[in-house]
Amino acid sequence: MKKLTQKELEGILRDHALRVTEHRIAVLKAVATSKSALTVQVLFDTLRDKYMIDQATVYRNLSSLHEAGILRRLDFNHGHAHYELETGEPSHQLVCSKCETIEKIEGVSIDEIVKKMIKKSTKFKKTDSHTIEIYGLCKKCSA
Amino acid sequence: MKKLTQKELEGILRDHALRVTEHRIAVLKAVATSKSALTVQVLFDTLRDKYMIDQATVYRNLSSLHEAGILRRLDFNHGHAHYELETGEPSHQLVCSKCETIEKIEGVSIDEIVKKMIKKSTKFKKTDSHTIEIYGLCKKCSA
DNA sequence: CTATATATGCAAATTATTCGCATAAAAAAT
DNA sequence: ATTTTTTATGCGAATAATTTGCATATATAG
Repeated sequence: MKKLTQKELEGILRDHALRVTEHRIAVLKAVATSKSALTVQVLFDTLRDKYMIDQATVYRNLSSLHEAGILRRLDFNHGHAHYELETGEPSHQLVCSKCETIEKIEGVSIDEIVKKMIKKSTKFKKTDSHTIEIYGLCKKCSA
Repeated sequence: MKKLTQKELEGILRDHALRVTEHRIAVLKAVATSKSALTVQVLFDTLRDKYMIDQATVYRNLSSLHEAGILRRLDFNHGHAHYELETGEPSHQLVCSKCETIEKIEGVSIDEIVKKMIKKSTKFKKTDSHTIEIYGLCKKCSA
């Protein structure tokens, strides 16, 4: 979704104490510029045309980027993870219960709700990111 | 979370056109009476003491119960599914990003937000269930 | 420019989950 | 109540997603 220059991409990695490698940059760039969350498979298929890259490397980079807080990992009930750029903003997804259609909705605030939840919690004092996952049937599947 | 009699458990299955078997009842009962969402592993370990039950059977029953709309499946970023009773009410979970601690919070409405999201959607007209997953660090992990 | 830590490829290992098949048990039909 | 038909189960093998060990290559620190 975001267009980032090579310099900016490198800066992001350096700011998080991650080494700048061609592959890590490529993974970050691909996820950052995608308009919807990506699966490992899609990412791998995209990258292997352009780079000589191993699937394990893709996984390792996704993990390091996620651990650094640069990427957000989303697990719908599809059996495999999706990744998107961690914007700091909450992420709201509509997820088809039947096929794997997902749609991201932006500009809806749930801050109030999060606050209420934290207030009720006995185990958490504050949190970083949140996701609303709404399951239903997309047009195709409901037809 | 809910205490259900044998009759009620059987009724739930019959109402959803599912056969009443000892194992399916056992799976449903275990999930229904647990205060937090269960993983397959925990469920299996619990049940295999009391019943001669295979792991495949646990998976198959969880699937059939989920497909029937009796159980809700939750996928946090832990690499394995969790199941809880589908109450019809939305499910709000606080999830630790580090360990696997989860905490369910009840009595917080997000209906307004869901409505807004559906309104903005181009692919979905209505949905059935929704989950808010809020990621953060639980007390233990933030210490 | 050398030393040290980290990244990568490759293959093998793990983990979560599913599937095929023969048998057992449940619901339907007689 | 007994037979027929359908679905469930155990067991082992198969898949799919993800991780790991190890030798080598590359990035950053000194």
